[in-house]
This record gives sequence, structure tokens and C-alpha cells, in this order.
Amino acid sequence: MTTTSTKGQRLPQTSKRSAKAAASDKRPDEDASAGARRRQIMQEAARLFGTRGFEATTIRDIAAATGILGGSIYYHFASKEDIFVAVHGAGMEKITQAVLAAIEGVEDPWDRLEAAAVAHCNDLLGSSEVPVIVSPYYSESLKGLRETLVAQRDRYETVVADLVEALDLPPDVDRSLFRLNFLGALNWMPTWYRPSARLSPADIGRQLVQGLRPR
Amino acid sequence: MTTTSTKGQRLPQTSKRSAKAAASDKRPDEDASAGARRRQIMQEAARLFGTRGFEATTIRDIAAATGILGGSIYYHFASKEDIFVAVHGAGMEKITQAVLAAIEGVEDPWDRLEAAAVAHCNDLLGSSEVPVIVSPYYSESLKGLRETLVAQRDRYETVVADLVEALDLPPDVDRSLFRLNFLGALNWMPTWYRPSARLSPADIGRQLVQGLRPR
DNA sequence: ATCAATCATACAAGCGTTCGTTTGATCGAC
DNA sequence: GTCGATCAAACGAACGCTTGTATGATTGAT
Repeated sequence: MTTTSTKGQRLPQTSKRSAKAAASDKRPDEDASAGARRRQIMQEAARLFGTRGFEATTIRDIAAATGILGGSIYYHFASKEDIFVAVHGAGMEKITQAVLAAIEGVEDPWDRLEAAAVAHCNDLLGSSEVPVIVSPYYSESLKGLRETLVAQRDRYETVVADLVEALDLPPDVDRSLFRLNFLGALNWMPTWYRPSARLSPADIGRQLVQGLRPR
Repeated sequence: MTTTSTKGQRLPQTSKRSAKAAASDKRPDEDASAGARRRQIMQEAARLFGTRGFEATTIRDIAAATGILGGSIYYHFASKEDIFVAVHGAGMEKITQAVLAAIEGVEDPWDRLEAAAVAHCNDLLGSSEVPVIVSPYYSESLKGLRETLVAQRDRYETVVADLVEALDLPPDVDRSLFRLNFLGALNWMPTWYRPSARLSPADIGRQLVQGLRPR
């Protein structure tokens, strides 16, 4: 009896949205509005996937959050899995770019790792448009997508691996394990982080690297 | 919805005699089989929940793995959520006992943390009977169980918090954050660990603490 | 008038769950 | 020892509902 409360969800025929109402609305050109709905769907899907998981999020949930009906989703995406792949890929691309931008110009290897951690936390914990999804999606229901998802994730993990490679670590430290534990701590953060915490995302990232640094 | 058929539901719980059966109640021939099926169901459910997640695992999956039909599950458990709570609680109890046993007699605070990490890894990564589930259960579909699950988890986190409290850390280190990152790295391991790796679970736990130790 | 975008509706499959029934073992009374 | 009675345990077929997806009609801007 886990029925949700999505019973009487009659869509209000308000149609209050008049294009003329907002002067700052995008021009009816084709440059920015092209694929706008698609991005909007991705944004809502990312939020829902991130908080409920893939299976617990329904197409109708995503559609309702976007303001359309379930069937209309299929004009923009071929399947639910396609939405996930798009969202996952965009999130990975976003966090990769954020980290690359953050470490640019930083020289010291440990400072670079710290900058990467801060950027990662800001992206993952901050109110990002398209939250990254790095949850354990070995989930068997996404088995068919696993190769695709791993490929998307590998791009980011390579960046981190390079950062770890440059560190001056004791010779008995397994760098692969170091990277996995570092990413594990980062990826676990969305589980416990609440925006009202006394520590900002940047503080959290900084402290993480601070604890790993040789003292 | 609420049909009037409030017929007497078959009571699934054991509770034959008084709940607290005395030790003398044990029959010499059939004591071991009491609740055996229930444990078997929990074992299969734990494996499936751990690999596919809660929503992607169906009652029929669990039943098939146990060798019975879907409906028969409900003789032993009242609901799918009940199975999860039982499995989660048993897993938490198991890992808590394993960690407590591992740190017993160890004096040095860092050695105690290392022993705890090793025990945690052995329990979580080893082929345990009832795998622990410490995945991100902020999942909204388990919202109603959240308090129960958090209570079960808190027992274990308190043990870890005490271990961290005893460490001699620099004054600027946030111990709460230290604990969360430590647990994050541990909890993320099932995501990437494969038993054929060159490192044993114990190696992994040892290296994790080794990397955190002041050098 | 065109056409991209959305609606409205439908469908088959699968979900958790229920329930009447069946089975095989145990047990007290005869 | 035999025989009903009882019980735990499982079966198998449904139920009501939700899911992802498909499709024809409709809309509104160009």
C-alpha cells in the first residue's frame, strides 16, 4: 500500500503563461529556445533521479515537474533510460568542466586536489541546475546502460586520477585506492549533506583534502 | 478503497507460546529449523537489495531466489518494507558486533580505528551471509521507514563516533566531518570492489586508515 | 496551411498484496 | 497402533493499481 498521493492531479487549465507577459522572455528566435524544453526535462529528471533514484522516479513525475503530461515526454526523449543517460552525461560533463576550471593555474599538486574537491562539492552539493548523479548505478535494472554510464564517468575519473598521480605520496600508498577512497568520500556526501549545515560545500571539500594532506 | 473485508489476517509472527520462550522450551530435535525459512528469505533479500536496490527488487525475485512463490513470502513477512527493515537491522547488528569484537583489547586509538575499518571491510565486502546495506536510503519510497532505518544505523555510527573522538587530531579538524568522510569512503566501497581484486578487504581497510594517520 | 509541441487516452506488462485452498507433519484420544 | 484434529507452510490465482510507452487529435504560432 505504497500508493502515492498523485491521485487527483488534474492539470489546471490556467494557461496563465502568456508569452507577452514577460518582457525578458527569450525572443521567439530559434537560438536559445531550441531544446529548451528538453533541458527543462533534464533538469527536473536530474533532481528527481538524484533524490528518489531511477526506478522510484516515474515518467509522470518528471512530466508533472516540467508542467506537461507523461506522454509528451516522448516527443523529446525516446525512453526513460535515454533521459537518464542524457542527464548523467550532462552532469559528468558539467562537473568535469568545473573541476578543470578550478585547477587551472594552480601549481602545487595538493592545492590542485583541494581545488578539485572544492569544485566537486560546490557542484554536487550546491543548488546546481543539473545535479550530478554518481550514485551506485550498478543497479541491475540499468545493466544495459552500464557500459555507457561507465564511459561517461571514466572521463571524470581520469581527471582525478591524474591529480592523484601528481601527488607526493609515500611509496607504500596505493594510488588507485587513494583515488577510490577520495571519490567515495565525495560521492557519499549527498547522502548526509543538508544545505542548512554550518559548513559550506567549499568548507567540506577543503577539510577533506586537509585531512589527507601529509602533516 | 478501504474495503470492509477486515477479515482476520493470518498472524505471520511466530510467538507460539509466550514471546520470551525459556531455554527449556527447546526441543532436542527441531529447534534449529525454527525461523530457518525466514532467515533464508532475509539472506536472499539482502543480496538482491544490495545489488539491485529496493525498488528494482520484486517480491517475486526474492521468492524465486528462495525457491517459493511470491505469495508465500507473506506468511513470513507482513510487507516488502518489513523485509527491508529486518534485513537492514540484521546487517547493522552484524557489522556493529564485528567492529566491537575487532577493537576489543586494542589500546592505541589509531589502531582501534584501523581494526574497525578492517572489520567493516571484511563484513561489507566479504561474502557475508546477510550483506549490510548502507546505501543512500534517502530514497523517497522508503520515507516512511526512514526513522526506523536511521535508528538502526545510529547504533553503528555511535561506535564509530566514539572511535573518532578518541583520536589525537589537529584542533582544526572537524571530527564530525572526519567521521562522515571516513564512513563515506567505507560505504562507497561496494560500488567498485570486485572480489577478484589484488587487494583483500582487510588490505583495503588498512590502507584507508593508513592514509588518514598523521605521518 | 504548416508543423512543432502538447494533450488525451489507451494498453499491456508488471507491481505488491490478498486469499481460499492444499499439503505434510505432529499430536492427543481412543 | 490408528485416526481425526490441528497447525505451519506453501500454492496459485486472482485483485487493484502503477508503470513505460504508443498514438491520434488538438493547439498555436508562423
